[in-house]
Amino acid sequence: MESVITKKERDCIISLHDNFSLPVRLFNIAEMLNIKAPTAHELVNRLISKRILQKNNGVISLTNYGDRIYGDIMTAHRTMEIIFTESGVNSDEACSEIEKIDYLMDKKSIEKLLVNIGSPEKCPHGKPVKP
Amino acid sequence: MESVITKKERDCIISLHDNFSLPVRLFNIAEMLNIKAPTAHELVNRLISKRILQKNNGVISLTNYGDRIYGDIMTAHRTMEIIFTESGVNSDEACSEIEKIDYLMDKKSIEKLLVNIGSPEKCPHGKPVKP
DNA sequence: CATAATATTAGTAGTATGCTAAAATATATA
DNA sequence: TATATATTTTAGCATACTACTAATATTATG
Repeated sequence: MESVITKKERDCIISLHDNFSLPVRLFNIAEMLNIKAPTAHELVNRLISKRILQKNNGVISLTNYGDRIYGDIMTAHRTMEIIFTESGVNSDEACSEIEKIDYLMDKKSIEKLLVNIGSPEKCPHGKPVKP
Repeated sequence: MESVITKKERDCIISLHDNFSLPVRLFNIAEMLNIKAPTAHELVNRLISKRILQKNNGVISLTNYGDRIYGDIMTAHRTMEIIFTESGVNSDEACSEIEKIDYLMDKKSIEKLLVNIGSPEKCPHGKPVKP
């Protein structure tokens, strides 16, 4: 059941969740990720076959499983963001560096890091650590 | 001049440096990385074209540049290892999880993390943070 | 219905990873 | 030195991922 995803797949999951309240269609994803429609089509199909995304009448959304993956990535991201900024790394810098690794990090280890820094509710940007 | 490397390339760099005192040849690398000779050949050639490895009479070694990359990876690895274990993550577990990300981490951020934890000389395994 | 907007398919390409089989080179040993 | 063994390299093939253009199909909208 382990989900091995790529950086592009990660970006797709995050922007699908974050950048829209309205229904998201393929061309929106292509736009958000700055790729052409056929490339987005491939990417989305890969994520659908991994049961992370689903499509209904052209509207693409996260499955429950995908939503859990999103949460895990964000928790890892924000936990690391707190650790980085507390060490003096600029928060934007921290954010862009952590994007490279958040989707690869172990959930259990992140949980321990989070407890160790006092289980804060929010990251430096004011967003919830556990979305 | 930024070095973008892959996980396999990272593993090659690390095992080349660590697992041998004797001259390392292609078949040693294939053995260490558990891949066949032609695959190792490709990998090594890629790293040679990136000026990370060099070959003299069949003996493969890190260039000065490659050695710097090795050092950066190990510093990132051990810095994170300290942070993880101080949060209660088992050190072997920490090690295997950090292998997935150490080669992707930003040098400047790592430097700040390291200062923040008191610039220790050694990691939980007793190895120098700055090799 | 016709036009516009979206989605999909087909075809191509590059990088990274991996393999087997065969050929070429070295290195040892008899 | 000649043969045998070890090692390297080439060739050919395959898969996953990312990405494109051009063309076709589908779905909305006027």
